[in-house]
Amino acid sequence: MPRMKKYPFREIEPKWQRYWEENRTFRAVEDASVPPEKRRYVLDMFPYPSAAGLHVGHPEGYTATDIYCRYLRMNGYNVLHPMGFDSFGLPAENYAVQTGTHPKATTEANIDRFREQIKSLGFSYDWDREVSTHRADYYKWTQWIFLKLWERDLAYVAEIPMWYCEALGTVLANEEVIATPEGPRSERGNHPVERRPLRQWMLKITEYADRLLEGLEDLDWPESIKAMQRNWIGRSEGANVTFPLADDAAERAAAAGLGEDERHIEVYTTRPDTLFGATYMVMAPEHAMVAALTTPEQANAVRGYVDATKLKSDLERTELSKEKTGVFTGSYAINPVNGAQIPIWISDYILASYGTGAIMAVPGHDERDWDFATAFDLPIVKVVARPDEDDPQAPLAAATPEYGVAVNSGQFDGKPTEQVKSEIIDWLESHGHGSRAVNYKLRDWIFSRQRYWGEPIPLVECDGEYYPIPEDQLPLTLPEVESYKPTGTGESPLAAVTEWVECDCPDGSGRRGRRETNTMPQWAGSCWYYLRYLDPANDRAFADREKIEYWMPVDLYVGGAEHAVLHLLYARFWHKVLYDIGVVNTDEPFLRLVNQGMILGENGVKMSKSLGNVINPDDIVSEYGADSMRVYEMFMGPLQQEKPWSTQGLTGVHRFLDRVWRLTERPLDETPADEELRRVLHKSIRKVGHDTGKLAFNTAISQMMILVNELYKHDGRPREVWEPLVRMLSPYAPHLAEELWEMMGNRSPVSLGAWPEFDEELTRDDQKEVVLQVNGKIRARLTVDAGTDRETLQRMAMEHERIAELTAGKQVVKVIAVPDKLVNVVVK
RNA sequence: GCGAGAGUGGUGAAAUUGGUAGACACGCCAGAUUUAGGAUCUGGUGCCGAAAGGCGUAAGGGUUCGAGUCCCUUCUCUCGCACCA
Repeated sequence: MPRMKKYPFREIEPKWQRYWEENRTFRAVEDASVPPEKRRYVLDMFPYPSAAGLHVGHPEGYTATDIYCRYLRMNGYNVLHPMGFDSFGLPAENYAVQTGTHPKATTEANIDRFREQIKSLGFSYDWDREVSTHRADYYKWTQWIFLKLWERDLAYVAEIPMWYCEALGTVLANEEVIATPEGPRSERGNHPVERRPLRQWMLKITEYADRLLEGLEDLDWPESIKAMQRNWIGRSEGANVTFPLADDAAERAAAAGLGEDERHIEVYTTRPDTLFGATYMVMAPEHAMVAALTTPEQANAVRGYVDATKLKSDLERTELSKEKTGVFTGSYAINPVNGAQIPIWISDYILASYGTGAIMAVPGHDERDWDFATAFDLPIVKVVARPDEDDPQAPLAAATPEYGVAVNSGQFDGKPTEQVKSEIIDWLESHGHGSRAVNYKLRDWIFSRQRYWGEPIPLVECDGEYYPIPEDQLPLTLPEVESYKPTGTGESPLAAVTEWVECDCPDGSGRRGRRETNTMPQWAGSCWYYLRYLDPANDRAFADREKIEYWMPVDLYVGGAEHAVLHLLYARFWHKVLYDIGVVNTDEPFLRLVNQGMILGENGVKMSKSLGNVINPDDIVSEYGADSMRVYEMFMGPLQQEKPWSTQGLTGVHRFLDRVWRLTERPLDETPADEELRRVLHKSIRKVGHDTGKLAFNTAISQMMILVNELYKHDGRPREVWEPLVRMLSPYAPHLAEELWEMMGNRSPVSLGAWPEFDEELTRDDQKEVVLQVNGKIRARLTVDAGTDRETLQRMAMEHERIAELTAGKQVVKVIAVPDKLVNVVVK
């Protein structure tokens, strides 16, 4: 080995990891003497323990929060910083289907590996609080929360069309279905799939839509994430409008068994102001009234279209470039504002799940309706003119969705359409043709999975009614099954465990009942894990109220942007429900959210096995050490930014730590440091502290590098500089710092020590370089005493040889002097 | 199409309120040192130019004594949503 003395991270790192563990150095205790403003809850998104182990993206966020927590502790904060595992989920179940291995065995082996990998990076978690969502003492409370939702009528059963694959005998998620020329197929095996209505548990997240929207206002989250959530919730305001059926259509509906109050079509529109321009209607092919409204002549065409739609995936249906398709039902409706008879069509561009599943089409002022009307030669009426238009009746060349001035709209003509919008709603309401309405893109949450490896839903069905399993009988544990394979009926493998499914009805009536065999989705456990960390061993409540009060809400939550919508929306929803039933103290769980940017492969593209550019953290830790890994990942660039991995960059950081280590070859000396070194030190303490506090770790590290470089320029190793350096380094490279600290003769860990203080006086330079500009161009530089006043600076500039030369014979228009910065002489 | 964000050396990136662009690091070049080889140390390194000097923060325009930073226009890229009536 060529190197003279190598920084022995292989000995140091395990040594201190053992020390922290044995001494439970980072245990968080609810110490009442710490005032609330000195408490912080810093949370990482817990990982799914996959078989592949940790990848380099995990340590990025974890290192960031770890540095921040260590910094807070050194500044006198009581910090809660826990870690756990999101351990229910599909990969373990798929593996079980293939190999017969119990998902629990796979999962727990993976957890052990993850825990070991995480510990090898020296994070300051309070491991006494570790949770795993698949453990019965955890999911007992997931089930408990589900029952609270159920009690509040926020959980219900519905028949929902799900992708079902006959050959695989199982239900598939949208992303497991691919579009092929032969129709939708399963991603696995390429078998045909179809939509089948299946019984599902649903959660009424839509009931919380407005609060989820409003709650975003005060959160310190990235604007992009808030925008995504707003978009996902998709609130819009408009009106529901009732279109009566024309006479023969009404007769047809009556013949099909529809009551008098059902013989009309209700639509939702955000543009009631364009109602006079509605020249036809379109219903989703799945609309309940399609069959009743179809005339015999159109029956074949309609049936064919409806069947074809069933085979289309959502992706195909929403393909924008696609030509509009549709079929006329043969029936007509009446436009309530002008009595016009308008045809009723069906088309797959109308979604059954949004609004009422039917629309009034206004081709003049809606691009989609324009396309459809053009394709099928349907009439187009202009009802909105531009305010500046010379001829308001001039024909339209394309749909104009903008607001303007009403035309061809009876008594509303000439009015601004924004105003008409509200007036028409009033008119509709007073004439019984409609009412104001709000709609959301957000759908209720399909909460059941036809799978084994998830939380059992704690309900029993007796004679068609559901009864909750009493709280004192929770958890309802997963039974052992003989096979993890799908049942072939679309039910979960639990359905095959007769002795588990069949049970007494919890109502005590002595009737027999059947347990719910659907399980909860993976999101369930991650909806509330941050609460369980507060009190992980509690068997009387999900967490003690005082502990909730002590720590909540989460001050900082760090994780990947891939959870921007679903996890964060679901967790917020559950939290609000828990708030409503009075068991948590805040309306929102996560005050501040930061997304770490993805780490790309060395070639600048996403890491993936197939590209062969995956970096394994274990290799980095064994070759360069955990401290190098930590400092490098933070030095790469801003936390929030996407950035490519560079092994050469890593060696640069490793070299820096090595340089720190080699300073110990110099004897520690008690003599005061040079003035110059001391100034760099105090500036460094200020900058490193400031930057660490705002998560700007890259610049904090560069400042420590500057300090170390400065130290090398001087002789000796003054304690006055060395001690604060080791303290500052300790959140970043904690193993190295602990070792250096111990070498200085300290007995207690630097991790529990104090952050160094700086002397304001020493952070200010007494000399400043001032630039002299002529017309904004730098022409000379001067070193002056700090704080030299404007007049003096101006005089010095004008007297300067070079400036005098350049301004000679010219008229000086003005001289700007900024103390400690510059003098700008403006000449003509 | 809509929404959010970003464009700075060969590379990752710095740059309180508009006030010395490129800190720190990688790479590269030169040198030193060593039982030589992925170590360490010193110096150099935005571009053009021999130099003086000029030019430089995606492009163009504007405000200003002064713009990477503020305003307008355009282009490119990334991410998210995408027939939501």
